[in-house]
Amino acid sequence: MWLRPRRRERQTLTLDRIVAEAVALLDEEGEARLTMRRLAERLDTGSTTLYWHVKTKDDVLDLALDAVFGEVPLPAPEGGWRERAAALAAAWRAALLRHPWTTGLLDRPMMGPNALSRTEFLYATLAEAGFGAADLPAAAFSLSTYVTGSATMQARAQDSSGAALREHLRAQREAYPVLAAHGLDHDWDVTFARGLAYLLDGMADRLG
Amino acid sequence: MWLRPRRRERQTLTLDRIVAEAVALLDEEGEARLTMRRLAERLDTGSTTLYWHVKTKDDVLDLALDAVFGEVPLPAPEGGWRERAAALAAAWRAALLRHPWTTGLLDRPMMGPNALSRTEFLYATLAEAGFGAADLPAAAFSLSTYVTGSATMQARAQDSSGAALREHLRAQREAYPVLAAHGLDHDWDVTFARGLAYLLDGMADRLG
DNA sequence: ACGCCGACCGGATCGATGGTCTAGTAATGG
DNA sequence: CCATTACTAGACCATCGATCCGGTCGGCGT
Repeated sequence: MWLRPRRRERQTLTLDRIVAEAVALLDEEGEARLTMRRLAERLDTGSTTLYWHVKTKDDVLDLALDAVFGEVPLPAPEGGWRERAAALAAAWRAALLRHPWTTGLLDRPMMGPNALSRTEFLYATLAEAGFGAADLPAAAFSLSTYVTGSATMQARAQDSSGAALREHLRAQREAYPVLAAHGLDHDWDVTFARGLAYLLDGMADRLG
Repeated sequence: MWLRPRRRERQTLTLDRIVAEAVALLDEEGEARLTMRRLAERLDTGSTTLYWHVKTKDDVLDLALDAVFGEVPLPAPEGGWRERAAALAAAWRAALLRHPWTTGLLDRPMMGPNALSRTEFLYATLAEAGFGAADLPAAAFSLSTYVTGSATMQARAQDSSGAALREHLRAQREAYPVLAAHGLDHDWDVTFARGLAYLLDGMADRLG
């Protein structure tokens, strides 16, 4: 009777709480350590309960990924198209790097509302800039590809495996001389900005 | 005696056979269905045997990924840097798209010999083209990022989830008007080539 | 006031998986 | 002929995603 466990104070478990906790868990321990049991434990509930709110574990990952996209602010609509595109790219990249586990989830359809609204903003910005139907997909696509691809490479280079790669490359420097000489020590922010400038320059050329 | 199972004709299991079979299995059924047991079964052996040749399942994936990189031919050293870079990018992309499961593995250190030699070729080509120390990492990095990122997006768009995304986008066309109008029907090869041209144009500008 | 229904929760459990322990067997070199 | 090395496999373990089934709680209609 009195021993019966205190009634759980109905802090009803919501999908939002689950997603927020999943993001926190992923930030702290990475994708490999996200299990439904561990997630449930952190939420002080049973693992099976999660399945009432969510159909599969993949749902949790999809939701967590889109939650990160929600952290990307849409740039103010003032300024030129180039500034806006660059600002969106920078913000997008920052969000991905803030949650490095996202780069492992980019190989899945990004059709959450936050992802789609950012993509729509990019398309709209470029369309307004004057890219016609023939160039719009290529322009938008190359920019988003560049952001996600570069974040993936940087995240990988900066975790523990990156150090191993650098060491291995230094040991094999005569097999890969140019790579070892120039690919090891560079500022990621600078490199990203420069590559983005290549891309935007080429796009600006196209606009004439 | 005679019932005793025929002595296995010692087609000794080699690492190469394991990797080749892993690639075949991944091609046919995708990453999710690659398990050590299934792989062993296809090789007509026990799952534990694989662990003599390989330390973990991740090793198998790393080896399979690098095997695909090995399919990328190094372009002939004749012609300008731009032709060579474009040829390498096209061949790299083709190999990734030929094995769509690779895009799910790009978030891991690509430090296999095949991957490194292709990267070295890219660096050497761009260094010879005249990119100095300040530009080399950005140039090589943006190109490889573009190849891997675009292959990822295309592979995702072309599997079953891609159709769902298109349908969802069409249903929500008033929420994402520009995206729905221009992002749905385009030729991937053309789009890739055009985005690559943006990038190469911008890089050529830099060379002056 | 009552009963009931749907939202919500969880213990026990299932099948599958990655990986290890241990015990082998085939071939090779001395 | 033996011993060492290369290689194979059965039994087994912990863990995971997911499901079954039986609950508990709050609010609504009557």
